[in-house]
Amino acid sequence: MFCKEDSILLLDKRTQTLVESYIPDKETLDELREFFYLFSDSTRLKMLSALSISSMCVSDLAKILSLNQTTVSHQLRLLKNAGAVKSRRHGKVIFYSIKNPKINDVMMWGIEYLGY
Amino acid sequence: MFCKEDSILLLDKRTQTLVESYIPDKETLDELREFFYLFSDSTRLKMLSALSISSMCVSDLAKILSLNQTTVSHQLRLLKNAGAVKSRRHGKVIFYSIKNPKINDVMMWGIEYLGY
DNA sequence: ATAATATATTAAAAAATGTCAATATATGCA
DNA sequence: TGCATATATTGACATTTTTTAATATATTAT
Repeated sequence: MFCKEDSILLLDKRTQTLVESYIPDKETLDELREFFYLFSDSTRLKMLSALSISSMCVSDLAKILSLNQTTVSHQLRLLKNAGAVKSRRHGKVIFYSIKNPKINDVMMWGIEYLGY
Repeated sequence: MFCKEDSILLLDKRTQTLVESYIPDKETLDELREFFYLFSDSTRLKMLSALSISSMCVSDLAKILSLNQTTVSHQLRLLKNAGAVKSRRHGKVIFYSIKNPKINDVMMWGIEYLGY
């Protein structure tokens, strides 16, 4: 069974209140989730790594990373919707680049966390 | 169709080489992915938020966050396997706490990125 | 030993995600 | 206009992830 009286067990009331007040609200949690989600997939990490060095068009990105054009398009849309990258059109070609420079930092933090 | 000659289009060779050398290798990508994945789910974010304020037992965590005990157990195992949290037993009760203090920073980065 | 309780595990269902082929749209050029 | 090319979208499929109920394990107290 689960927890004697179905009530808090060991945490004192004061700490409980503190913890509760510290949990981000649903909206903030969703935004955080969406943010970290960007980095939770190898394909997107590769794409962001590449774009952090040089903006480039969809085809080049696909070629360099040995990815399907469709896959790249999908993930670019996702990254763009999330505000991580931006695009500019040049004729038939569309160039993508990192929109928020903080995005570059994030992977650095990740690398640093891993101890490299 | 996809890309005229199936070759790089617009990137000069030097940049291409630079980009290619900058893409983390598969192993690093996987570790990064696994790391950021921890923060890519609302439930885990809530749990990590709570634990960053106070270590607590499974039942308290479930209660405070209005989550199923089983769900909490599952995610705690995941977080533990990833090295994000640790546990110590006290009789029947098992206390979980943040293992690596850097974990606390990560959510701060996220919050900061969102502009709060 | 037995009962009660805290946590973990298993198995299954539900939901989300990533990829690809086919197709559509948009642009430039003959 | 019509063709070629670059990118986007749609729809289908497989895989992964998340959650839950049922059950097992571990510990304490009687």
